[in-house]
Amino acid sequence: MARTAGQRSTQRLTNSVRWLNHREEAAWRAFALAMAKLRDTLESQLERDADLSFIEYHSLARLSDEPDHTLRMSELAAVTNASLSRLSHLVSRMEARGLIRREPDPTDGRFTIAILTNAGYTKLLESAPGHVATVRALVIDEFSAAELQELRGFSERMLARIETFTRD
Amino acid sequence: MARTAGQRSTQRLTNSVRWLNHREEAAWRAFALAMAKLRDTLESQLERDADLSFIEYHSLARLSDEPDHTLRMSELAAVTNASLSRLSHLVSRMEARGLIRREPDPTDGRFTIAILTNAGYTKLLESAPGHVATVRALVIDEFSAAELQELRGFSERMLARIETFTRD
DNA sequence: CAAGATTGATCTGTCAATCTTC
DNA sequence: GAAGATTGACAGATCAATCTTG
Repeated sequence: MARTAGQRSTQRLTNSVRWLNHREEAAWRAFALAMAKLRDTLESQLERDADLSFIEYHSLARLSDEPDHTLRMSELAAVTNASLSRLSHLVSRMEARGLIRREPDPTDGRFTIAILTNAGYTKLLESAPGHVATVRALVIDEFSAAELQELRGFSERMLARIETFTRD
Repeated sequence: MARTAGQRSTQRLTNSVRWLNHREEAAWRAFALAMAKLRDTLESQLERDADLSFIEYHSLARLSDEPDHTLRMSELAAVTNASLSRLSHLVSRMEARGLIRREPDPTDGRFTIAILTNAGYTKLLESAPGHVATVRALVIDEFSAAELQELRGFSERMLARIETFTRD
């Protein structure tokens, strides 16, 4: 359903906009900047030390979480927060590198199963220490246990709102 | 300077890795997911309602912060957290759309000045309400003033660590 | 025909030159 | 020659088909 310029789902019908006050704006800018730089820094560390992007690393990691090192493509897409199309291209490349392979699901041919290869598992084991050390250095080690629980709580509250927002 | 596979700047010399415990892992996963979804949601809202990417919106916004609606390319790159190369490509596209234009700095020809056009300013005024409403809906309105200050504090502490980490 | 998955075209970002001005 | 900026080639992501299986 097309939307004309004046009809924005997120805009009130009145023309009164609740702008951010100074404190809100400062908090938002700091948080937005931290998110961007955190992502960039984790990406560079993985790319430099392991020749993996963040999502490639997490594809290996999420597969390794499974007892049989296996997930359907659509499940892997869900847990890595990627579109199926993006994941399909990405797994094609990782398949060419021998890190993941694919097979049709024997129980239902509509599904494709992504399987962590031995080489892929080895790659994960090699790159995990450097990645975890970076996550510690940038985030975890900065905070007390209580603060980390707060950060988790904040994150979950935002996730709940994103869920609601995206549903509409 | 090339780095061999075994030498990772972020890995200790011992082979003891401080893995994340369950709480740390849960906090990190929630936070990482919230960051990814927040970014995706803000990107889609802007793309859908204003035909702007997050960084395109912020290029307009940061230029509009200046009294003369002007910044050097390198300054704009810094405040939008983009590489100069990325920004150069991006501004070329926005220039073609008439939202920004460029001129050599008359005081020193090595610099290029990016200038917000009237059309670019209008575009920003049109898209700001929807974007701000989304930031409110997803983040700001979820938290009390005190919690927002905490979130800001957390973000600034992470930024300080990122700064130190990236410096090395 | 619906859901899962893939594909190809297009767009954007990155990296490594290259160009320009001082 | 160094800093700012641009460029072009390539890698990766998105979007809209398309294909396949049940």
